[in-house]
Order: sequence, then structure tokens, then C-alpha cells
Amino acid sequence: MRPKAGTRGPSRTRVFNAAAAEFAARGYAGANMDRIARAARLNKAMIYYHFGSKAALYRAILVDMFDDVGRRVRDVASSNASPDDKIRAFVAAIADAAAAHPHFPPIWLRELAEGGQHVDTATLTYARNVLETLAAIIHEGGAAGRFVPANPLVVHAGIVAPLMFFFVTDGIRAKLGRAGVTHVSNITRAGVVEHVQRIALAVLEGRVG
Amino acid sequence: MRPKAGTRGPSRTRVFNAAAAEFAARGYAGANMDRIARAARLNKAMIYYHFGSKAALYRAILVDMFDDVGRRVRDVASSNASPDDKIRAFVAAIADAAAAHPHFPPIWLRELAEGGQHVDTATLTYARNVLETLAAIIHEGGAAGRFVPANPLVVHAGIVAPLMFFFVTDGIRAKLGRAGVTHVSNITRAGVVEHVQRIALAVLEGRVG
DNA sequence: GTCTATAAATAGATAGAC
DNA sequence: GTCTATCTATTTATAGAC
Repeated sequence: MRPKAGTRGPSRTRVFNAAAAEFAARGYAGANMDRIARAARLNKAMIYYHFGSKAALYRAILVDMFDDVGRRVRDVASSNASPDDKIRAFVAAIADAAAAHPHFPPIWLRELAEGGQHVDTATLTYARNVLETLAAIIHEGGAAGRFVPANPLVVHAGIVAPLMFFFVTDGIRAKLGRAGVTHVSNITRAGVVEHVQRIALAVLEGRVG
Repeated sequence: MRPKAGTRGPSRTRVFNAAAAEFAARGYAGANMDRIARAARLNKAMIYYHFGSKAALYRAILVDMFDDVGRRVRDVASSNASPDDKIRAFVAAIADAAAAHPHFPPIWLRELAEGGQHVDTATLTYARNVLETLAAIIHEGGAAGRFVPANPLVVHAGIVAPLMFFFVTDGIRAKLGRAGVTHVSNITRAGVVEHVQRIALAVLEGRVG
């Protein structure tokens, strides 16, 4: 197995982490190589020494992200929990991955917004595996007579979309709170995860209509 | 040959439409003033003549977007439909606004991803009004004994997040389809809207847990 | 209102020393 | 592996003619 990004030498790791933060905050086009170099406490030439180009650097971050999510999700599917618990664990796994890689939600959201422009075949395969894993859990639950038939892509979107929204709207929720909107502060990560788990199960168990 | 849609009308409108498409496709930083000018079949100087700067042009599009969504949503709330139907109409209104302004979902999603960096006070007020309108409908349903208490922000996210995902993932869904993922083609706008309506009502009527 | 031409700044990428 | 210096292309923005 390829070593995880971040274990391959101090300067490469520093570049990787600085770049992840920069891409998350400003997007691919908005990201600036000079700023990444400064944040990594290195010079710009070192970025090109380690990664070759801005695009390659970005793709390395994408692959690292999906690699991790994929691993977590596969662990869930290969456990011998009940289908219900696997769905709960699937939701938790996505949330855990997002919490472990704070740059993940903004980067992924932007990638969606631009139609997966920077997603190469390798990255797409990782993303696809996450989806297929969920599909397998749904199928398993159907075979066990616990789930009704459901489109895996729709269920997936119903899980990922609200979670990404939650992780990404910290800043905006704070802005709304300062603008006088109530109900802002009593939204917690655990609460959102539980909410999403319940909705996913209600859908899969045919309790929504 | 007839001008392309979006290049008709007075020059200010042409700039506006071309810019909306460009910002949607490439984000604020990725958008290019030359490309906007070409798409509007005008020269770049005209953009500055009409809007002054790239940032001002972008903000004009943001305000226009939220202004329209706000109008549609207010119409829903001020009708005398039942709370259930108002929720259904609220969901449909968001989807209609997104369909009427195809640039809306990608721009909004990116804006979320960067924490509302380009959202000024005016835009925030529009966004806030949409939320308060939903809160009012929820409150009304509660007073009528039809809805259980629910956090409006959570309900709002549960509606908007999946809808935005749907509108924004056309390209990626096509990519996934070509990569062999099944269940991709039988996702329709109407189906997603109905799904989201049902989930929102299931949540508000206390049927999810 | 509309255009051409260009200034001024920025940013991705590379050369070459150490 | 790390650095400084720089090349080259791109891009926001403006000047000024018509």
C-alpha cells in the first residue's frame, strides 16, 4: 500500500497540508502557489519539485481524500452488523472522514459545483466505490426483508448532501447568528449525524411515503 | 443566425447573463472577464462600463438570485394553503428558482464552500428572509397541531442540500453513468422534488424517529 | 454606448546555484 | 532537497478615440 500523504517526508507533508487548506478556502482557480509555499514555510520551487504542477497537487489531495473515505466505508460494509446499523455506521463514517479532513467538504462541494472538472479516472473510481458500497448495504437490507427498494444514488445524496452542508456552513451559520437568526446555536455535529441516520433509515424502511 | 440565448437584449443584460454562466461554470476566481465579454459579444470595456468591477458584477448576480428565490418563497407563505401544502410548495419553489436560474445552484454551492466570502449584508438579508419564511410555515403547522417542533435550519438544509446536489451533479452523474454506475438515468427532477417533499413532511410530522 | 490598445499586476512554472 | 531569481502567460482594469 502506498504511504498516506503526510508520511513521506516533512517538506512534502507541509506542502500537502498547506495546499489542502488553500484549495479548501479558495478553490482550485483561487488557490495561489506562492501562498501555499509561504504557508508551508518553503519556496514555490519545492512544490513543483514534489508535485510537478498545480493540477497534480490538487489531484493528489482529491485521491487522498477519497482513499480515506473509501477505507472507512469499506470497513463498515465488511462488518457483520445488521443492515440498519451499517447504514448508521455509513453515515457516521462519512461524518468522521469529513471531521478528520476539514478541507474535504469545501473541496468536494466545489468539485460538484464545477461538474467534477478536476476529477480524473482514479479519483472517480474511489468515489464510485463509496457509492457501490452503499448500494451493497442497501441490497443486503433488501435481501433481509428490512429495506424497500431504493435508488442508491438518491440515498447517497440524502446522506452526503446534508452532511457536507453542515460541515461547510460553520462560517455562514455564525454570520446568520450574528444577524439575529435563532436556532443556530443548537445545531451540533452529533445531532445532524443522528438526524441524517434517521432519515436514511426512514427512507430505506419505507416510512416516508 | 439568431443570437444565442443570453446574448439577446440590451448590452447590460447580455453581460449579466454571460457573467452568470461564467461564474457558475468556473467560480469567482476562475471566471474570466475576457471570456464573459466574448460570450456577451461585447468587448471587455463594456463590462466595466456597466458594472465597474468583477466583484460588483458578481454581487449583482448574487442579489438577483436571492431576490427571485425570496419572492417565490414569500408567495408560498402568504397563500392560504394548508401547512403541508405550503411545505410542498416551498420545496417546489426552490426547485423552480433553481431551474429558472441554472447558474444559481453552482454559485450558491461555491458560496457556501467559501463561507459566504462574497456575501454582503444585502445578500445575507435576502437569504435570511428565505429561512424565516420557512420558519413561519413550520410554526404555523405547529400551531395547527400538524407539525412537531423542528429546527428550521435543519429542515431548510434537508430541503436545499439535496436539491442543490441534484441540480449541480448533472455532469458528474453523466460521468458516473459512463463509468458503469447503474441507477443514474432514472433520477429525474420531478422525482427528486417529490422525494424531498416527502422527507420534509415526514420530519415535520414526526414520522422519522 | 462602443470600441482598440495597453498598462499594471499577478501567477504558474523553470533555470541553475548550492 | 532547498534556495533565489526570473521567464512567460494570463488577467483585471483603464485610457482615450469615435
